[in-house]
Amino acid sequence: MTAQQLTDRRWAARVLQPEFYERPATEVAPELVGKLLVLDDGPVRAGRIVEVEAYCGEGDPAAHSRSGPTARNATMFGPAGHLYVYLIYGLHWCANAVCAPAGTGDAVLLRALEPVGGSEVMTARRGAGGRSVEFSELCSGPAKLTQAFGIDGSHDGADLTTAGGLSICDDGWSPANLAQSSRIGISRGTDLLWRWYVAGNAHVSAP
DNA sequence: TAAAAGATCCCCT
DNA sequence: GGGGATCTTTTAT
Repeated sequence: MTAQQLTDRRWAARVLQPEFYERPATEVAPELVGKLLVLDDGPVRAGRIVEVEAYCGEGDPAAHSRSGPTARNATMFGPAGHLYVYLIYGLHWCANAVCAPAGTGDAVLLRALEPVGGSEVMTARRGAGGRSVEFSELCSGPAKLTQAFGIDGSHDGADLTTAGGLSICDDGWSPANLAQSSRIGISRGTDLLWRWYVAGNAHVSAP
């Protein structure tokens, strides 16, 4: 997918549909690696998903949904194919794709992207405050990618399955070397290998 | 009612 | 390698 193809909106015909998301997060997560996150809201911004983690409803000790629906995690228990956005540590936003049938509480955390289009805008957003940011650091973490894209609480609940605004599409690319590990930054459920990433990719947050 | 932890990032030593 | 920023949710008195 080239920059020209992005502005031509050629990706719009390949937006992932609700059926893709209506499965357990552990099934959806590895398949989301390699897909494109697109924000068509002015200058198109796009990034290839290179790192994700699955969080699986009330049986997962590390999931926000582990104790049932609350005001914060309501979107997680809503229909699949929507975006769950939450504030972590009081200052960073994290974005997840909601999976499985409504009421389940499954979601896939987007942990890292490889910028494909709109990197100038990303650099400006990530560098707000006067610091310079390397290309490989633009989206190399869950809160970095939301800052680069300008995703915040106002995007909680956004529909990912229609073109325009935020969506995820399949441009046919798939990783040659998909790797798996335990999830990062959690203290419970560390035995579960529910993180998937492209081994060797410079934008992944950890090897 | 209070305290601590949390799916993080950045700057300092 | 360690701590601070900053606030919501959860768990403990």
